[in-house]
This record gives sequence, structure tokens and C-alpha cells, in this order.
Amino acid sequence: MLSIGKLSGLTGVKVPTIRYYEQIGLLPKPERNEGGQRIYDNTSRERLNFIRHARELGFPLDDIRELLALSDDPDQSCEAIDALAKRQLAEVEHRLVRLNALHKELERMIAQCTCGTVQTCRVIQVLGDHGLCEADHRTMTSHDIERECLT
Amino acid sequence: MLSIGKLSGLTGVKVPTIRYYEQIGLLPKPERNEGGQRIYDNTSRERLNFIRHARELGFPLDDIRELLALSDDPDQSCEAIDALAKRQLAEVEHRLVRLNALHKELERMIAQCTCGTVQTCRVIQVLGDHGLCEADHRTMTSHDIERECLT
DNA sequence: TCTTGAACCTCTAGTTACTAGAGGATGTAA
DNA sequence: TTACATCCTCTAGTAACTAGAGGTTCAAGA
Repeated sequence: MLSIGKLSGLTGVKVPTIRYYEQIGLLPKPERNEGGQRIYDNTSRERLNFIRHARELGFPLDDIRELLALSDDPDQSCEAIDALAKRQLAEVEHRLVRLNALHKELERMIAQCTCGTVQTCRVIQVLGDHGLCEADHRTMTSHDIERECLT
Repeated sequence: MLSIGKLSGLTGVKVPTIRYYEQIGLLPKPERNEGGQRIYDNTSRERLNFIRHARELGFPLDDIRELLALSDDPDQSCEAIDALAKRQLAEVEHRLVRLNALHKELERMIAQCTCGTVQTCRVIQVLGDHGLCEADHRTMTSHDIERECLT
């Protein structure tokens, strides 16, 4: 029997975040004591640990919701679970490619700066003219820029 | 003299995004024709290209705002600009480290899955128990998870 | 000149995964 | 009993846009 604060301490998930997960239906509504405060058991703790770990691996909450639902049916094939995991892997790989390109370009830009005045600043020049780049970081659409929030 | 649509086509920035940049003061308010439609010149185009390129390199809009302000004063030292670029580089590096850890762990997890039933699914097991990980992906705080949106 | 369809306008609300804060109730240790 | 920590609900804010409603203007063809 755990208060929300204890649960938070045990799982590393902040108290408001736990309430948020409950609000969006990721965690079931827990029992309450006479005063109306939430009380949790070990099942909640395990579920929250699962969520936290999946979040750490970059899974979006909607995927986690699915993973939890799928894991509730132990005799089913784990194909769907694998598919979700593979999609997440692909997403991470996509982002790695892109981040590596950014990294390279940022390093190059900074290395070339002679640190004089703004007028001759290489950083400003490069930002103003993509032609000065090695051009490999433009392998993404505007959709990619948005999607950066996903992991 | 460009309509917002032409400017969009030339820069690769979507029409609503251009209006959004104007709204938040990143782009100056352009002239209007008699009908009230926006008309742009090459200065706007350059500024928008600058913004787009900086966004592609992962700079947040607030940093871009600063970069633009700094670049308007050509005789100043470019120290502040360099500092922003270096901060961005550090951010990207931080994210790369983390993404690499995620990638490794996801791959390991997927490789170990024998693709049977949910009951024996390695993916579910690992997600439920961080002890089964090689533990190197937990090198971040909850603040890091949030911050993932920054690039 | 008229018409039609594309492109434009403003405004509000939605997205993700939370966090912050207000204003108040409850639990616990001295 | 008295602090004080912890809990409660609720609303609003974050980044960087996107989507859609409902209406106006522009440009080209008949």
C-alpha cells in the first residue's frame, strides 16, 4: 500500500506525471483512502515501471498504451509487440542518421569560425546560405523537423 | 515582389508556418497589397532562408531570434553567436549519446525475442524490468526525456 | 465582363507529454 | 494542538507548428 509520493519515489516518475497517466487512462484509477487520497499496490508499481522504461526507450504514450493492452493477453502471439518495437527502432535509427548529419555540420561551422566580428562570422554565413554546407543534413522534410519530438 | 505562396515555394517553408513566424515576431510584418495580401521582397526571403536553415540544424526559435538580432549588428564580436552554436552542438551531442544507448538497447531487445507468445515475449519482459537491460540508457533524468523535443 | 477556382485572409483549437501554480484538504510527528 | 509535508482538483502554459472553419481576393479563360 503506497501513497502517490512513495510510488513516485520508488519508480522515479513524478507525482503530477502519475496523475496525468491516470487522467489519460494509462494507469487505472487507484483505490482511495477515507480522506480521498490515492493508494497503490505493487501491480500499479509494476505497470508504472513498465511505462517509465518504455518512455525511456522513446516509445510514445500511445504505443505504450498498446503495449500494455497487448501484454494483458499472455497467450497471443507477440507479433504485434515486435512490430511496435521495430517501428520504434526504425524511428530511432532515422533520428540518429539525421542527428549525425546535424552534428557534423555544426562542428564544421563552428570550426571554421575565426571568432572575429559578426560581419565575417562563419556561423551566420552558413546559416544564411545552405550552399556553404556539405548539404547532407537536408535529407529531411519539414515533417521530419516536426517529428523530432517523438523520441 | 512575392506572394506568400511564392515565398513558400522558394524557401520550402509552409505558408501557415510563415504566418506563424510573423505572428511570433520572427519575421517582420510585410507590406500588403490593396486587397490586404502579404507581399515580400528578397530581404524577407533571405531572413526566412536563414530561419529555415537554423531550424534544420535544430536551433530552437528563441535561439534563432537571438541569432537574427545579433546578426543585425555587423561590427560586434561574434562571441555570442559562437556561444549559441556551441550550446546547440552540445545539445546535439547529448542527444546522440542518448539515442545511441536507446538504439543499442532496442536492438538487443528485439534480437532476443523468439517471436512466440506474449507470455514469453522478451520485449515485454525487458520493458517491465530494467534490470534486464545493459543499463546504459538510464543515464538521463526525466528532464532529458522532456528535453528531447529540443532538437 | 463574368465566372470559377486557386490562393489568400483571420481566428480558434488541436497536437505531445508533461510542468507550474492556485487554492484548499488531509496526514503525521512533536 | 500545531505545524508542515503531502495530498487533492482545476486551469493554464510549454514548443513549434498543423488543421479547419468561414470568408475574401486574384488571375485566367469564355
